[in-house]
Amino acid sequence: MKDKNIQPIRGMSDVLPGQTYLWEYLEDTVRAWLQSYGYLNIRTPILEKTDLFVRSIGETTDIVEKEMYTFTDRLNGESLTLRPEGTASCVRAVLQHNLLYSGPQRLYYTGPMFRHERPQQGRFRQFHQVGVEALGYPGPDIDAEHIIMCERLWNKLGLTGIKLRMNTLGSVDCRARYRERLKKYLTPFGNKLGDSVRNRVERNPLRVLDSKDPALQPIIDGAPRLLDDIDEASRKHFEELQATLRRAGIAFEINPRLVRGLDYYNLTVFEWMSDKLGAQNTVCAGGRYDSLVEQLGGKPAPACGYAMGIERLLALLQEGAAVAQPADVYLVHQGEAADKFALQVAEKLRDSGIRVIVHCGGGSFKSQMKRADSSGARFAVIIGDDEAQAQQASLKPLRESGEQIRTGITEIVDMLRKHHV
RNA sequence: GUGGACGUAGCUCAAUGGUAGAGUCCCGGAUUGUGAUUCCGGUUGUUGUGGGUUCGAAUCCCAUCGUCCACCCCA
Repeated sequence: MKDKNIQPIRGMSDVLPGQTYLWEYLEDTVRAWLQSYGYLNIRTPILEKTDLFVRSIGETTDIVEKEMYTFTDRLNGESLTLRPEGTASCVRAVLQHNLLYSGPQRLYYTGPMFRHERPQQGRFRQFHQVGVEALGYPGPDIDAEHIIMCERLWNKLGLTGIKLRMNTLGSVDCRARYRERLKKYLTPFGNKLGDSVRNRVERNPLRVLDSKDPALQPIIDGAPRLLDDIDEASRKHFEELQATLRRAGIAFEINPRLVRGLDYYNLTVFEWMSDKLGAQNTVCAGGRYDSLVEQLGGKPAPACGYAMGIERLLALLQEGAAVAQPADVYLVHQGEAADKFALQVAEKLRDSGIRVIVHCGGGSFKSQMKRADSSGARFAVIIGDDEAQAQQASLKPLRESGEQIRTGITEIVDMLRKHHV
């Protein structure tokens, strides 16, 4: 059964009803939270021209070098890629439709992303992100807004143990200068570094800084620090951000080695990490990308944003953070007249906002009652021929004590209302 | 991409190289129109797949697919 049937693709999983209520809870909470900060939803295609990601994320990043689902469109030979992240598409769409013409934009998106990595805890080939982007805002005030709003979300969701780490990469020029300096420093260590690391020194030296390889630690510790040689404007930006966060009572740690995996970042970068997730412990990360808009062909515009991993947030939700919402009423019916009447009753109950499952498929009262019970509904409404004859129904509580009562339909609606259904 | 652990009923798991089992779930019944508890009865498998060793393989070997965890990397 497992081999003969078609299996899902490795690292891509079905989310079943036993889990989806948690997803829906999270999605609802997140949407309300985003709206409370005035962010507007944007939806872009999942598939884009490969070049969009290569140009925005960076040719020498792991994502572009080995993790993208890229294929050729058979019909016209174009190279297409399933989006590995959302920022590039979002910026592309903003440029396409000149959204910045009418001023800065606060946007968000949610949906699946795709990276061809080996799956493990907290890492999937299809995973889901909520992304938040603010375009056209230059100052550290928006950086601070992003971080403060994250903290609010963790509180709303009841998540604990999530810590903030920040760094600044300086301006684009500053970052480029530092890159060369770092390269100069690292190159002499060539032999000590493995091939892969040496390659990285050549192509993307900043990535060496956040390596976990213990052998590299002494070398990394001795490396020049970007923070020590940052231009005045960048320093001021970072300091203002810190001051705002302190006023908001948000704890953070500055980690000079924090470098993000995507090339487009500059100035502020940050990362929220959990202590409960195993090796993949980043639940949310982002920063500023002031050059990306121009890089993708737009008029220069500052921007910053971040993304969080839905699966990782779900893994942190406390047991019982949300409960599945069963129907209020399971409607049991038997007999020709009862079957017809039951449908009318069900619609009437729904008119009053009551959630009703109508039993389908016939069967004895006993078997129908079993279904009623296992559906989780709080009440059974029972209609046999006797009730149908009298245009009545019987209401039986399934989760609490109380007698079964036979009465008219409007009375049943009233009684259900009294029970806060 | 590299490494380690693991694949037995829908689910959770047993079974020294000797007939593949339990719990749960599901279905039916316990005075004919009433659930979850209790009691009785019943169904459930190409032991992931393909080879090999053996008189005999769920068990040992090889390959393959998949899952999990870690490396790497990241949300």
